Amino acid sequence: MSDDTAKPRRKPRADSLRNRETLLAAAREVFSEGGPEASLEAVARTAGLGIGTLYRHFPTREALFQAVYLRETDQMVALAESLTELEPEAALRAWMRGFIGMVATKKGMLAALAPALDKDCPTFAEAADRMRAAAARLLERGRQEGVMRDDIAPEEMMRVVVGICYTRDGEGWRETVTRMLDIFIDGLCCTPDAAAAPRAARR
Amino acid sequence: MSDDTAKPRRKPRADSLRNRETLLAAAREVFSEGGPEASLEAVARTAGLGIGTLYRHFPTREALFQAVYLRETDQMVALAESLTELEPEAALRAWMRGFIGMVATKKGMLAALAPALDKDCPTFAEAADRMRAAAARLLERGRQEGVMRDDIAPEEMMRVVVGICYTRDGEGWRETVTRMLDIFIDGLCCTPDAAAAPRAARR
DNA sequence: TGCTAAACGGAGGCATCCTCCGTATAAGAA
DNA sequence: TTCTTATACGGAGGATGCCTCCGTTTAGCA
Repeated sequence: MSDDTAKPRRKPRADSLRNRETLLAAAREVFSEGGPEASLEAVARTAGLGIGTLYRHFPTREALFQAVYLRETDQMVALAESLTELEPEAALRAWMRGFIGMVATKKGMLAALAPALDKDCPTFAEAADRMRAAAARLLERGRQEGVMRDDIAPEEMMRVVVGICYTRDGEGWRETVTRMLDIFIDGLCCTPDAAAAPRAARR
Repeated sequence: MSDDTAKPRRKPRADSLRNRETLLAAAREVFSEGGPEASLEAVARTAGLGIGTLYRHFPTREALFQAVYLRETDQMVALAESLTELEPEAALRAWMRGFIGMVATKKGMLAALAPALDKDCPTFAEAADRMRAAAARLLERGRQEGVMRDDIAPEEMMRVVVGICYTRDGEGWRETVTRMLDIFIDGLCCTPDAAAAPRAARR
């Protein structure tokens, strides 16, 4: 596909870019208020733009989500890279705590992330891929040092994290979710003796 | 509250009970077809009843869910009780496999179960309680035999199961979910040496 | 300055949610 | 059986949201 030649004949219009940013800001505000179910018309209203404009920039609700939370995934990647000093297991725990912290403030994030983990949508593809790569690196280090089992794929791990975080409600959700993820990591990190015969293999 | 005295002055009308059943059957059909997002009007249509009738019997979508999937929780309780022959850890694994099997067919079940786990809604209260009690019994046995950690509440465990099951999509979801839950159980069952110093405590 | 591709905006068609209230009917009394 | 009335039924209707389509506006470019 030599679509390099299919360059935009014109510079993108200034109002278009401006409106895109306005919409993103509005979406961030509305979603963090009303959750991921919030009305798209409300987003357009908040942005002071027409609903048609919103749909042209973001054809689906998902596309909007993903655009809104795109930078958040970069934060996760950056966090993962900053943890290389720690032992693999400690790094993994720290990473998950970071994730929990992000989820704590951005309500819509999970809704954006869940579908982005396996579906191939243009907006999110590379970001999701970077995130998966970051997770893979954390896992790989643990494996090489023999402290983490190898029968789990990075995207599977991410799914578990997302899934467990879904259960966030009530007062102490954060403490609970942290503890549940810690238990999961316990299972993920084979103890020296269990390494020989992983417990799950026992049926 | 002496509301025992506030007995219904009349026997409930026969058509009311009949319609309730009709609605439940229709809901079961529609939800298993169109997932938990399916239209309530479609349910009423399928039942051949007015939308108003549906809303009188089930004021919210959640109430309908819960009524539809009420008996499913009883199945889970029964399964748990049938597993007392097994070792605690094996019983827990078997129970979760049973749960996965149920989720595999009933699409709407998770949507019904998630809110039912802590909220106190009249319809589900006792069923949810029985289920929690069943989980508690499984955990307790493991603790008494010293093979399961004690820093997790039964409802917390159920939440993890539900959360991990949320990630069911794509081809091999069932295999993945099973493996993820197995890893979680690995973490839940302290190995003999780890029992002295649970790994999570290491921070 | 004028041309034109690109973007805007919102009306409108459709679906769903949920409420409200006039009508119908089953349960119990006479 | 007949009458009374509490109870349930049904669906119209107002509100809202989704998404599309197209006439109007405007920014880039020559």
